[in-house]
This record gives sequence, structure tokens and C-alpha cells, in this order.
Amino acid sequence: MPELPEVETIRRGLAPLVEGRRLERLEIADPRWCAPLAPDELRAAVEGRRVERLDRRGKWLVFDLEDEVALICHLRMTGTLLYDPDPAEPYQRVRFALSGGHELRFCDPRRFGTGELALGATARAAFFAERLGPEPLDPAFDGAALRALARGRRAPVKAFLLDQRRIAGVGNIYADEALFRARVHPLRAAGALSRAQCDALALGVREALEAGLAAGGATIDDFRRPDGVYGAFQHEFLVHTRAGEACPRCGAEIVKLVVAGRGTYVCERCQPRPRRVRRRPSASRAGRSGRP
DNA sequence: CGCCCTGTTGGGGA
DNA sequence: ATCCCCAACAGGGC
Repeated sequence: MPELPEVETIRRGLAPLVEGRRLERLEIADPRWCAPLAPDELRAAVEGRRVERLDRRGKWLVFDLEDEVALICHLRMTGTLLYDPDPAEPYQRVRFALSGGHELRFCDPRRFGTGELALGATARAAFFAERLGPEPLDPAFDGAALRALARGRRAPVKAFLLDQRRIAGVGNIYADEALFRARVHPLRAAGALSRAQCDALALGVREALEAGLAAGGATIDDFRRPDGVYGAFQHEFLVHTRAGEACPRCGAEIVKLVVAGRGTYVCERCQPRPRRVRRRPSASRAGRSGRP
């Protein structure tokens, strides 16, 4: 469920409800959530502290508490954070008791979601530095930036987009959408993209993410906002999960492939497949001028 | 009914 | 650097 637009939608909905409140208690029903840290250790660090700010980096949600204590949460595939939900809500894993009598419940049928601790600004920065590349919605993220990140990479461009250490927050769905918008085949080598393709792809990533945001993160059927409401309306993907349907741009049939181990949807007329995997650096070099 | 496959994520080992 | 598998569960196809 949560890629960048979904997590950001949750953050925006929740921030006004939790910022300024005190995290009075944290009841961890499933120790796996914060493993290998013991639930009591995590609780001791966060309980009683005020939430100064709810932040997001990539697909991570950060409760920035007093004294530079950061509770860093990941919803993984099926996690949800619900505000004052029905007590009978299934799959409850963690309960955040907030001052003012409100509560936040983390529910996650698959139990992949995690909560981690960073003590101090340095530890917080290090946590993300070793996991995440730049934010794709940052104005600095453009074709030139993407080109620099992709340089020399021979892995398929889809694997490149999914690598959080290169670009933060793009998941399987938005990767397909971005590639379709940019008319780039997912199997193409990331480092082999032309300058124009890098420009198109950076724009495609941005537009795909913004389309998801505009839809309130209502991408997958079971996406839920913190108030428990399912997406107000479903965001329609251009290609993702549309195998067998007609490409909205050219009418050719959308096909499903497996790239980087994930289901991948593509219009192979709009996104022409790379001719052939280059086997050896041929003698003919396209000597580029101005190459350092 | 039951088996098999797939899946929105990230980490670890080969 | 890259690929495969795994975590734990739901849901769909057969």
C-alpha cells in the first residue's frame, strides 16, 4: 500500500492531530515491530515526550519527539496508522496513547511494519543517509540529477528506480507509471539512458507521484487514511495492473513482465524494448566531447 | 475445500 | 554489483 504518495497523505492527515501532543504511552503488542530492540527500551525512550513534528523521508514516517528522540516507522506493505479507530479493528500491533485522550493504532495484517529509534540528530541523519537517496519531489531532482545517479549503472532502469538508496520513495507501482510517462522500457540499462530520457524520466517520476498525491494516495484498493476512510476515489493507473488492456496513449496491448523480481506493466509500443543486451564494449566509441 | 501463486517493502546472504 | 529468498498473511484462480 504505501509508497511515497500514500505515506505523505498519511503524514499530512496525521500531523495536525499529533503535533504538540504528548506520547504518553506506547503499547507494543508485537515485539517483532521494534526488534531487535526490546519493547521496554523503546518505550523508555519515547514515553512522556511531546511530538514536535511528524515528518517523512521516502516511505518512512518519523515522529520527531522532544530531546531529539526520533521514532522512525515503516508501514511496509500492509501497515496502517489509524486515529481513534474502532476498538475492534483487527490486526492491531501497537497503540500510541496521546495526551488529550486520543490514540493512534498501528494495524498490520502481515506484520512487516517496523518502528525504530534514533537518538540525536546525528543518529537520525545517519539512519537515512545509509538507506535513502534524494527526495524526488525536491525541486533539485531533475534530469541532470537523475542522470548523475544513473551513471555507469547497468542494472535495468526499473531496478534503479526501486533502489531507495538512489531515489527515495518510488515503489513498484509508481516506477511503472513513471517509466510509461517517460516512454522508457523498464529493462533498459539505467546508465544507458539518453539525456532526453533522463529528463523525461525525472519528470515522469515527479508527475506519477504527484498524480498519486492528488488522488489522496488512493492507489491500492486497501489504502486507508488515518481516519480509517478508504480512498475517497481510486486513482487510476495508466499501465500498472492493466495487462491485456489497451494503452491509453496508443491503443496497443499492455503486457506484464517480471523485472527486478516484481510484476511490471508496460506498453511495448510506447516503451520500445532495448534491441539487445550489449555483450562487449564494441570498438566503436561514441566519443563524447567535453568528457572529463 | 484445498493447493498454489502473487503481492504495495526492505534486508540479508549467495 | 546483482539476484534470490524470506518475513506473515490475504485473496484469487483452478
